[in-house]
Amino acid sequence: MIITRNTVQREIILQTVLNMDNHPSADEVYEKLRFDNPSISRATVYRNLELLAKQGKILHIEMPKGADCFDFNTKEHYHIRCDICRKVYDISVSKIPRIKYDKSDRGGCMIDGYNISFSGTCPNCQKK
Amino acid sequence: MIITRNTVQREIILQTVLNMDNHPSADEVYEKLRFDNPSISRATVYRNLELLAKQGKILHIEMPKGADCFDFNTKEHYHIRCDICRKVYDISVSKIPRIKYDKSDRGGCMIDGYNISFSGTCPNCQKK
DNA sequence: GTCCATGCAAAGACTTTGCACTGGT
DNA sequence: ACCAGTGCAAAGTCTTTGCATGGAC
Repeated sequence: MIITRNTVQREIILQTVLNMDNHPSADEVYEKLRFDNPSISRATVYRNLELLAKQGKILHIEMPKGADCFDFNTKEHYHIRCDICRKVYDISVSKIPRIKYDKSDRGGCMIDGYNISFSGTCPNCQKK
Repeated sequence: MIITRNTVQREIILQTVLNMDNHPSADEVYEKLRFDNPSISRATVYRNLELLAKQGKILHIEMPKGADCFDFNTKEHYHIRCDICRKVYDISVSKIPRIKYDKSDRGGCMIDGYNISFSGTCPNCQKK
């Protein structure tokens, strides 16, 4: 268990993510909450997003190309990054079977988990 | 088809990757070839690695956390990034079934492909 | 001669960190 | 009072880009 104090900043950051439905990057969260809370610093946003994700309150999405982003939806689902605009979207692929693997790989690595991410073109960028 | 000229730089960069078996990042390729070819610039290395990957001569590995890296082995295989040292290793997971998806997702995205990447701890970092 | 490619340095995108101060407990 | 958390700015990591020059064809 991680010992944390309740700070207003942390709560504001959490609520901001919970109210964004577009997989915001840390910077996008920062820009959003800055309007009403100009004194919260970018570093605090980065630090708290990481913490909140560790606590399981939000989802930390890590994908190749472009910034990490965050999701209020913590249920398992899959994402696609648009090759044009780099934004991240939910994707509705019919059930993906769990990949089986030995925790200790023949190469000597200890495997913790894996990540599946899609790439393609989002609706907006298709129009262009 | 991409029109390209044959430059010594490009050939040196290709040969350097083909002679490295550790999934080097662009910077690691640069540092390696710099020893014998101090006049080749970092930008040229980045540009050519991308081009060579597009031509299918090497594999461009894109994973969350840390630099992209490159692989002389262009056959399909899977990679793991060590959470400690951030290095990338091959992994020998028994056959992973191909994921089925519709090219056009319900959300409106056009899906080009997907990527599976593992995370864990490499042999070296386990010792510590 | 054309124009792709290079070298260089600067800028850019994203994130982390050091440090003094603040505020939750 | 203690120390986790904050704000700020600087630094760090990885990569791209603008531009003048160079070299493949």
